[in-house]
Amino acid sequence: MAAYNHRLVEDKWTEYWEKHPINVNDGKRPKYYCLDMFPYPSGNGLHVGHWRGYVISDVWSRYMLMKGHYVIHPMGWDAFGLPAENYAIKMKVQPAVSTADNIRNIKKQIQKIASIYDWDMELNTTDPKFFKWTQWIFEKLYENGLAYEKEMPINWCPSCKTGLANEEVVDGKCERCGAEVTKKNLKQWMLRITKYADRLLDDLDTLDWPEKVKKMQTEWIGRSYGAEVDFKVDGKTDVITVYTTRPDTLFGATFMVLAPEHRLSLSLATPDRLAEVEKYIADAANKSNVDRLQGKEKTGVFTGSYAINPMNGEKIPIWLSDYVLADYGTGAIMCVPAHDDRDFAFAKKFGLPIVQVISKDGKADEEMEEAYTEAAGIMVNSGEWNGMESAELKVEAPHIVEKKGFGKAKKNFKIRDWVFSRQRYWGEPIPIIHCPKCGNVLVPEEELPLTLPEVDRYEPTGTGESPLAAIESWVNCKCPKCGGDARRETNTMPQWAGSSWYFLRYVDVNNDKELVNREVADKYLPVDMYIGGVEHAVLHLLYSRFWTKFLCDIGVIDFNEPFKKLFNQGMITGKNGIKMSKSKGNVVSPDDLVNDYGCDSLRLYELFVGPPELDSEWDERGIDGVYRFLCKLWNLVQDNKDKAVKETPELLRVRHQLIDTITDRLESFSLNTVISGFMEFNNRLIKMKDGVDKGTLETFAVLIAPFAPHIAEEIWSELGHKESVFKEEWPVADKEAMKEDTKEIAVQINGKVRATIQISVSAGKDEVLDMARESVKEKLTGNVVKEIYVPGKIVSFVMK
RNA sequence: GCAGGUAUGGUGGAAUAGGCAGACACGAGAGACUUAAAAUCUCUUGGAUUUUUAUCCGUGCCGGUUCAAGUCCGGCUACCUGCACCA
Repeated sequence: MAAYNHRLVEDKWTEYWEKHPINVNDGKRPKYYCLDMFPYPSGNGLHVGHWRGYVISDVWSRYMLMKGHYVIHPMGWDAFGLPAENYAIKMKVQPAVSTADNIRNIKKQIQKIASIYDWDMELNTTDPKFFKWTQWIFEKLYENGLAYEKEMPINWCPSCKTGLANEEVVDGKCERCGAEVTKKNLKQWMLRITKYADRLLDDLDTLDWPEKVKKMQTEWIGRSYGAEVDFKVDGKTDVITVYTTRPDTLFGATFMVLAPEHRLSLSLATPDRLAEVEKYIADAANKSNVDRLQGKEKTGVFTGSYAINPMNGEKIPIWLSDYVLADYGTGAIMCVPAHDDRDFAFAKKFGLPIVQVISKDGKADEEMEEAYTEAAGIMVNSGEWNGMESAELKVEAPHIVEKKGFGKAKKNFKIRDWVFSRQRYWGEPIPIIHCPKCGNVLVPEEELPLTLPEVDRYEPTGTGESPLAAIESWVNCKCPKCGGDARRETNTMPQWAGSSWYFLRYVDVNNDKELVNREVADKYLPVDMYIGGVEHAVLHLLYSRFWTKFLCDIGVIDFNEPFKKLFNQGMITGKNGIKMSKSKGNVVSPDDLVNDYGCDSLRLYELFVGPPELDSEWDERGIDGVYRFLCKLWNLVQDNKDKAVKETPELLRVRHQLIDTITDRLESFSLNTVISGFMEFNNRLIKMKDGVDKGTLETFAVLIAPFAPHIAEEIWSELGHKESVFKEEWPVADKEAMKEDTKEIAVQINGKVRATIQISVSAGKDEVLDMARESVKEKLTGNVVKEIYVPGKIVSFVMK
């Protein structure tokens, strides 16, 4: 008997599948779109962690295939952007060259996974045929008033030398390189994602996504309801509008704080306070984001001016402090120290009055130790509102304020518009022409794609200008409107542009007339299952949802959510949970493992290593276990294939239990226990004294096919089949055939197991209790006060 | 600070819906085969006491509900992730 030779078997079936594709669109099967988050083609190649997500999505795709679907399972390359460009700079080559090289290498590595990718659909975001449509979408956004130019202080990474979106700043640092982000005043292209904030939030409810991701997006969008309230400045005509979510606490507003950047902050300073105020404003401007966030101790300065509390007419001092954000709400707040922790800390530090307006029992406390921040209690010290329920008042107050004429109900969002310009070379050029006469003019659609010029120097300049600005021959052009001299926009799009819509393109990848044909889109989109890491929870996944909604609004597609179901696989880490990286020297390459153990073994081990949604440490030795399992399975088939073993009720029972177990665990995405299930049943079958029948072996081959496709095909063909095992339908367990005649149950006395008994499944309660009593009769010495029988589970005696 | 997650043998991890904790695998130990080793096969493998038999303890910690708790409830601790002055 020949031992299992994975190289021979795997080579054979790789070749077979090339000639006989198993996933073909016959136009009859319903579609199922299972998508991987496409990789950026890094120069480092794949490690075993990258394999995991791809294996999971391929298992799921093959399962869907066997369940009768035509599976759309494409792969492509997210090749624009900083990582690709930084790599090119390091290697001192053109990004176009290094990117093409990297794609070639990574594609080879990915093909070793043996996924059923349809390479006819392959796409690449840096391909002009692709990014023509990325630019086209920008033009549509512009035409619809959703892309606009604005000069403002934006997040600037001094190391990457480019502006960043809010979403790309993590803990005040650049998401890419970790450098501390500063502010820089730049004229930027912005996308009005805030206009979609409500829909982006509300539609989360319709998605089958991990709660964690929905929650992260919810918090990122950060909707709150409250009111804008006008405060007159005492002795002046100025009015300061504040945003508050707690207008019910208006009577407790004892001072007011403006962001140092507020337009009135300097003019409010009285002559005696001017020098100090000027200094405070200047200092705040010089503080970096990180400094401003880390300063736990509140700082501030009194302007010398007062505002009038519109509810009670009292004069309250106006302060400046950098704990108030200039770009949220109105950049000014009313402060209710009794009911807000931050205001409380500020009031304590600067000796400002604290007036309680909500109390638990309707009586104000003598002195407050800390702010009472809950919105439940009885109003006190609040004039006409005294005695009201604060929770109810909180809802009413915006409308009361509105009626009284000094405010209005208002909702606010934390999300900011998307900073869309990058001062880098390796991205899609923004298709805008700046004409001195006509202003901003779009590059005419027929001139798209607007390609990048070939350049000698593409390093970032750091001046806030893209390297493209130095290419005079490219920058200088004619205005499409008036024909006069004009200049091209020299900023490029961020890395996220291409990935915000690529999933729409796979199904119509060669269309040069449209982004995607509407009929094709209606038939094959949207994505049914999207698999990738959780790191894109707010970035890519939010941007994609935004663009999908927009494209739906303008009629390109007919659905407004791109990904129905989302699965985030956990990371594979090195020892002690340390992220695999070249610099840590703990990267495990799949290539050697495939060579030594085979693709099937590595696929199984990627799943067996732990629950797919959790991070798992890679333990090199564990792969021996799955390899042994495959060898044992192989031997089982070799031992039995020519024996013509009779199909017994016992074998039939095992077979259907196997179908049931595997299907159940697969459906619930418990892929690690699917593998252990295979091992368990394999061990059971090996122990069958009279051998295993052909039908059971066939079932085993069919069930394991999505996981270990090569050996499954080989076994299937050894059992005498001419066609691929993937032509088989996924089997359904026969619940009747699965049933056991007898069952072992435990007998407990006072909660401790004292015996186990074999009962007939059909046995009645009295019969079982008799058997149970008999089995523990020596121990059942006391007074039995209670007898419990949970059918098919357990017998429990309570003895006194 | 706020929100979410996790905690089970030497290790990775199992355990529908409260019903025999430790499946499956790694590692370790013993044995068979072998001149020998590797591979393979068989057995053992949570801890303690015990000759056998058996008993007790055991799922981060403290308490509760229940005939019965890894699982439910209340209160903690540690680690991980996300957000972090958003008024």
